[in-house]
Amino acid sequence: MQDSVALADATAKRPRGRPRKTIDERDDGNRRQALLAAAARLFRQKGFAATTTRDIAAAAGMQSGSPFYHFKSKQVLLFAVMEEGMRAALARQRATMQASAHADLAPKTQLRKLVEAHFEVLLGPGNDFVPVMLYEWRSLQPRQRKSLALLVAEYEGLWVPVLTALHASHHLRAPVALARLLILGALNWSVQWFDPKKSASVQDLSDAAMALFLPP
Amino acid sequence: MQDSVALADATAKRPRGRPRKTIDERDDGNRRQALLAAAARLFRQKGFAATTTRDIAAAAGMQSGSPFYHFKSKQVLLFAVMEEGMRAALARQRATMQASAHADLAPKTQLRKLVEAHFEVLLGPGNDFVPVMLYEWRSLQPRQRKSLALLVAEYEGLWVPVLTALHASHHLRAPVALARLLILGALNWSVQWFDPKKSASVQDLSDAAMALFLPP
DNA sequence: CCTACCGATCGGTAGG
DNA sequence: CCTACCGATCGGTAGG
Repeated sequence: MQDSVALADATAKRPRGRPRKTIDERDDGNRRQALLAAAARLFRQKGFAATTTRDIAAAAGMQSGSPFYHFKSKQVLLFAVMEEGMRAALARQRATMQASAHADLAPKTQLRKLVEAHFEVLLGPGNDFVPVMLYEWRSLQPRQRKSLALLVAEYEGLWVPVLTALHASHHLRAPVALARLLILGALNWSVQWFDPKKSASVQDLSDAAMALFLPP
Repeated sequence: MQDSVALADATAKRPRGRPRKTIDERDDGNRRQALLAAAARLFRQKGFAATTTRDIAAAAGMQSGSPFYHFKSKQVLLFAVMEEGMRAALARQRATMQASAHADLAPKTQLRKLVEAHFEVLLGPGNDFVPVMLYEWRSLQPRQRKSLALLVAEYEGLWVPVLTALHASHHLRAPVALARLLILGALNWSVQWFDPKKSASVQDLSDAAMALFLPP
């Protein structure tokens, strides 16, 4: 019975039949993650409706029916992509803010950190998850939208204290609520035109954004 | 071309496409325009791929096969929607700039006019054509994309002299090319969150944008 | 512009 | 996770 440790060939062991909740987490997560990554890339490139589950399966090296072993529907897969993107973005931005607080950075510098991290989340290599969320919001079902909106509100909430401080010190003249929407819009739009093969780097973009939004 | 200033009604004169068809232009343009408007609304609301030609036909009060009497394919209909949107936007913005030049307005005021007109084009009632272009660019065929890119470049070109002047006078600190992308991004993103039923008006948005981008 | 229709594709499932 | 398959839908067309 010591063969419960038999992990030499992890691919050999595969829970037959019942899709219970207690599946080999390591292996299943592997394939599931491959599907998520493939879906994110394709959803971003062609859009949700124009991407077939067959496309996604093929990109993950599976047969056409297999994605449905991991996700109940295409719709659920879309949601999973977005949720994964938002959780990662949120974790990253929280870490950024904590570091800022520890270093006691000025609000201006804090904003710079937020902007930089935001650009990274949007434009970094393989970061297709958040862009999918930005451009497929309308493809969600109302219930999914409501659920994700909580994460989005949390993410945007991280910007508010910084913007409020900058507004109080007259560095930011627009009302905070509209400033937040306009600033995030300026950044989010970059996924439409940013080309990593061309010159501008995330640093350049952050410089330009800061110069645009804040006086010297 | 000076009479094209009367652009509020872009539906009037229509020298489009193949001049071989000698159908009653007025009536044909009528139905064709109904299809364009319905398609614009649905493409914006649900996306190109998720909208069926049957949806569009029904919204225009037609039977399922009838759109193909006016447009060779769904793809061509998409292009027609975007082209119509860009031509109207371009005409409007050109008129704005001519008025600015006549009144000898300061660059700052000129930018304000551009921003205002841009918001109107995006957020005005029934203005679904340009938003479709902004969010369905990836649904175009390469050839269509190339053709529309000319109009887009022309539109964005109108902003350059104004931004360059503001940069020269140190009112705009970011490099002009990036500033243009970031500013238009901030404005374009408004189609995602703007709600005409809520408080902020196009005037409020324009005020906030100007306050954000330019020092007092 | 309508009626009637077709071929292809797609999301999803049964059963192993 | 694969094989084999189904029902529904969709873009588009022929002919009037």
